Order: sequence, then structure tokens, then C-alpha cells
Amino acid sequence: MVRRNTWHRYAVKDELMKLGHPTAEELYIVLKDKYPEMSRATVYRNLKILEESALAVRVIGGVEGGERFDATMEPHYHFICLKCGVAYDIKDEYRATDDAEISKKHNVEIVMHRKNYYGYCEKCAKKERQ
Amino acid sequence: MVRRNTWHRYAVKDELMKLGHPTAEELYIVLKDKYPEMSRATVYRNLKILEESALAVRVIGGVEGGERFDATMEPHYHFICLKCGVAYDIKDEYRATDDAEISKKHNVEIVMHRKNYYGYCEKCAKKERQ
DNA sequence: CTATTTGCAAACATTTTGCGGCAAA
DNA sequence: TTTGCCGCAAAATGTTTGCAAATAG
Repeated sequence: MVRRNTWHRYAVKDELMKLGHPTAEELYIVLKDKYPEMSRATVYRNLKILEESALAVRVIGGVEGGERFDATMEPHYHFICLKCGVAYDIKDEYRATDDAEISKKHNVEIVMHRKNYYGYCEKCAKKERQ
Repeated sequence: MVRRNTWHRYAVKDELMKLGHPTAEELYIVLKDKYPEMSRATVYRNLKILEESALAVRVIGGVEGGERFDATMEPHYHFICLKCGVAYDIKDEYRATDDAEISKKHNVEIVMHRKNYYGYCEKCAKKERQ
């Protein structure tokens, strides 16, 4: 399965990086405005392809409007409110491991953290990719 | 708003901890089997309440069957396959910051990681909780 | 050329909600 | 007693899919 480089795919990735961590719908609205022929299915399909190609991850679930995606590959972390779902970047703090320290600096109340490693499992690593 | 302690809520939390990081549906199936009167709406409602009370988080999105939840509060991390969505715990490795080191040990191909801090934003921290 | 990608719309899956009755505090 | 919570089923929301036409390589 050889992937083709369509301008649609570039547009999805490009806009995703610009927006930070938008939902599929938010992405669609912006792209539809720029390129009226862009369809929702194309956005969804390309998000999945970008994810499988390790060019994006879905990071913040359960927020209003569905899954949020993220194509920024540098170390950067998120703060997510358990109550209202607000989510924003915490940059340059990635050395800090102390929740209390980050709580104080960002004026939020952090109660836990999770770290997820993304990649390919043994089975999928063997198959051709991209 | 004073929350009541129903046995349903205890059952959801208890089963969630036993199962690790199940989807709402997986949780419902197990609970329905133990307690036939348990409804899907109760599972969904209580998962949201547990989340708002910082007793659980939704961690792994985009996996088949919807959002996955997690009520284990000790430091523990996840490996998530970008291709097939398989997800499993990586325990006791939380001191390791090197993706390559973990890749080797677990025989997977890790290409990135994300760390999310969960808590309450300034606005929500002020409001009464639970 | 040929296989992948697209737009559209319909299908599907997941989650939320309204309501009347039940039950915790 | 007072509200929050329950089960049920319908509604809403979010995502995927089948198909024929378009297009990248």
C-alpha cells in the first residue's frame, strides 16, 4: 500500500499544526472555508492516516466536540481540567516532574498525570508502514 | 450539589479498577452480568462523576470501542500502538525518560510520548466539587 | 494505466438526555 | 422530606463506509 501525497493531506497536517490541538470538526470548518470542496470524510480519513504514520496523535479525549489531535512533535505537555475539559499547552516545563511545582506556576490544581508512549507494537512494526 | 454514595457508583469504580482501562461498554457488560438492573446510562453518568471527582481519567482515545478509562492513581504509563490501537500498561518504568530504552525493553517501536497533567483549572478549582 | 483518494450521503457507533419513579441522607 | 440518582428509550453527537468519479505517480 503506497500512500500518495495529495494536497488535501498536506492541508490537513498544516492546519492541524497551526491550530494546536483542534477537534476534527474544528479542523473541517477552517479547511472548508479555505477550500470549499474539502469534505468531512477527507479530514477524518487523513487524520487517521497521519496518526498511523506517526505524524499526529489524538491526545485529549472526552472534551466537548470529540477527540482532539496534535501534530506538534517537540516535547510539550498538556493541562486538562477534569471538570470543564479546558485544555492547554504546558511548554518548556517538561523537565519538571513535580505536580505541585507546575500547579503553583500555572495557577491550577493538578491532582495526577499520565504519560503515554506512542509507536508501533511488535506486530505492526513488522508490517510495511506509511 | 451534594453527591450521594450509591452502590452503583462503588460498583463502577470497583470494576473499573479491576479491569484496568476498559471502555464504557466493556464496563457495562461486566456490571450488567453481575447486577442485571444496571443500565448503560448509569455507567456513563458515573464515569463522568468519577472523572470530575478526580477518581478516574479517560486516557486512551481512538481505540476501538470508544474512550478508555483508568482509575489507577499510582504512577503508571501506557504504550499505545498508532496502527492497531493496542494499549497496555508500562509499570515501574516511570523514571525512564528515554524512549529508546523503553522501546528496547518492551520490544516495541516508540516514536513519541505525551504527558498530560490532570486537575482543576482556576475557575473550576474555586467552585465546590465532588 | 492502475490503485489510492476524494465528495457525498447514508449507515453506524457512542454518548447524552428527558422523564417518572426510587432512594440516600 | 428533599433532592440526587436510577432505568428506560429516544435523541443527539461523532465517526466510518460504500460507491462512482477524479487523480497521483
